Amino acid sequence: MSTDGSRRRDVTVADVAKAAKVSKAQAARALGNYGAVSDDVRERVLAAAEELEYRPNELARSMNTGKSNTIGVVVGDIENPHFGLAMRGITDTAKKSGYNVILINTDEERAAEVDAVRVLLDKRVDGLIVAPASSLETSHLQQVRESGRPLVLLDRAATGVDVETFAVDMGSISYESTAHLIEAGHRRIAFVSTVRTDAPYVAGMKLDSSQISDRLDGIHRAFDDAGLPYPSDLIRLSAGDADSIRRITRELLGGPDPATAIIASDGLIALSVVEAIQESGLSIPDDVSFLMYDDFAWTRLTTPPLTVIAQPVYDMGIAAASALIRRIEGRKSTGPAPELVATLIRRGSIGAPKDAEVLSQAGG
Amino acid sequence: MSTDGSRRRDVTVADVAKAAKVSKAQAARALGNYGAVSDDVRERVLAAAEELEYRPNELARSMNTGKSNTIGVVVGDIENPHFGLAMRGITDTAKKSGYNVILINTDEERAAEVDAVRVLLDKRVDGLIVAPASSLETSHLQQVRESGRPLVLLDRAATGVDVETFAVDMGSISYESTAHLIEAGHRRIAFVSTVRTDAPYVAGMKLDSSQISDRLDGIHRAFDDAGLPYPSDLIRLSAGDADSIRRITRELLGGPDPATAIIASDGLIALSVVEAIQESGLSIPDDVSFLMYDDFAWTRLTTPPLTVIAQPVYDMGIAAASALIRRIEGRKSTGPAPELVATLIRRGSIGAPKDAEVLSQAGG
DNA sequence: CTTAGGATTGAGACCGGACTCACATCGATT
DNA sequence: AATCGATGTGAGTCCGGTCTCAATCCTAAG
Repeated sequence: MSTDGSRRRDVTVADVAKAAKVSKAQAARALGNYGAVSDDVRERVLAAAEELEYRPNELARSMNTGKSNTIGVVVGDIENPHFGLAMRGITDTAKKSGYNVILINTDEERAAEVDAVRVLLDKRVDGLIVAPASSLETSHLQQVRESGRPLVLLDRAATGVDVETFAVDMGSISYESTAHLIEAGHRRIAFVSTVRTDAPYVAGMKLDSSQISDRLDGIHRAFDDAGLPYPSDLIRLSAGDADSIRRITRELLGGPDPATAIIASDGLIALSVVEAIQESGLSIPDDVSFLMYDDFAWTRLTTPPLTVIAQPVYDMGIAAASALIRRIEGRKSTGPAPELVATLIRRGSIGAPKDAEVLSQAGG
Repeated sequence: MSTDGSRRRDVTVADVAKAAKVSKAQAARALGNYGAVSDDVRERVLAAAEELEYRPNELARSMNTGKSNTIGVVVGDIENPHFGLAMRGITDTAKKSGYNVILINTDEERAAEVDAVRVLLDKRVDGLIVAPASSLETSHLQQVRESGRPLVLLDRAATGVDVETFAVDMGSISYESTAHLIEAGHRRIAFVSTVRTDAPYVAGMKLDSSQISDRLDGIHRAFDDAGLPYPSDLIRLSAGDADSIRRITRELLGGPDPATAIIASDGLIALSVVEAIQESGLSIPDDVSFLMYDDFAWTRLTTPPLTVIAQPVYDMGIAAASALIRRIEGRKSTGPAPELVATLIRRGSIGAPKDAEVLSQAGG
């Protein structure tokens, strides 16, 4: 073996220069491919570099170019396929432009996010993509702006921070899908989300997640437009972990005036909700209708396949990364931002509510 | 606004030192919390730092400590929840020890992996976690070893590279579950995987993925031990994309001597296989039995719930990251490596094969 | 045969911290 | 009072590159 396990001192430009019998400056130029270098020198330097297995130290390079070719990504939960897919869009795009990605998971904790942002800034990333845990407490994001480092938001907006945000228009898709449910006869439509809130839900309250606020607004508007009262007792936030979600689902379906349709705010929640529905011995859509956000492949596999609100998550990742990189490189937008629209994919989990059938039977 | 959008020059120790009227060295000591500093100086420096909003440049710090507090992670597909979960284990563990994670996705391309490893080495990460796309072509991993930088493998082993590998023993779980299928009466057991191969499968051939090799070995052994012939025509590798997998599934289930059970090599493959089965109008487990690797939550939601081979993916991530960090910090292992065992979770997707029923009816 | 002007080249500054080293300072020791 | 060890302190080097600047080398124009 030519090497042992211990870390050997790295080969530097100086070493290469010495071996090629040229100055450090010339070696650096040949290696870095800048400035004027004669063919003779270039050849010798490159040969020496090859021979010594020279590898540039990107840290040193970054330090005086001020560019690290790295972007920082801060998400709430990489385990969630939603972010996994967005991440894929980001890394694919970053790689294409020669950037690397540092990923930090915050577990949706604002404190962790504040920390993450600071660490990334300290590491001198060239720009940041953040899916803010809170749309309200955004001072740390404002600080990023003030540091002058490019920032772009994913999934959720941040009030008071003037940056590009890549997310679908939740209000309109929520309106549309709620209208769809109302049209199917539903009046008792529940909404389950894990956004943490201090107090139980009351209409119009400010929420940490702009996404959820927008969705609730959409639901609200759909009810208003249909001239119907808004069943805000069925809005269940702070749903917590899987067990808690199952319990909430049972509550929603039990009681004197149960929900006839449930909207799950994301794929993870959906799993627990559907599970609880099945455990209760109820069937979709005969006993309860079901609608969820995010179109994961497995939603086609259940019986019945689930009606979902599909978001172009991968494209959102691409758009966010592209915009960020464009900004880092000081280029102007080459055109309008790509439209990121959510679509309602009707499969089999929405039907008429049970009481409606009873009514129509009674009526007929 | 106190600041405009342009990148302002960063505040350095020198600036802080000047403001605190001490030498750069003293300021650095107070800030870096090392060496001897009088209370008076420390206070003044800290106050000045606060006032100027000083933030250390981690790049500069890394450069002369030789530590970046960063680990590189190279995986094939972060979109795959398997890796998403492992990633979660890695980032959680890294954060706890003060490390950050640079993630590179290779799309299971070896060339991209070679590149990824080189980039990370150039960025002077303190260590690497790699899920090798190929267990056979491993020279780039060998180079990591030779560079002296700590390396740890996830999910797949690499022949010829002597490093810790964190993966479950695929051979034994594959044996166990195949035996289970055989016992249920199955003889025509298909195995579908996306590992790329140059030639169609023949028993004992070397595969890029040690995981898949081990699984096939397990299947083989189970058949041997049962004194049965090994249906290697049902081993379908290089399965490709979703469409291709669906086509393969149809092939497997059509023809004169169809498979009576299908094993899907991972969650993504499983989706397409199950979909194809459903499209064919066949039902699980009456017409075909089904078994898959990875226990995702949605597998409990299908009808019937799917029998799976659960791997402790999150724990694998934790174990890999812990071991790597231990190695980076030169500490000895504090005990035996945690056991990473896969388990067969029997739910409802395995039944008796159809022809067996026919036979027994005919016999009875 | 000069000589202007571009191509090459090397010395050395610099990026922003960490760290060495020589030089105070100061209370405690004998 | 002289000595000693333990702090404190600042000047300056170093990490490994990039980049400026002045000096040197050519080559073709005058």
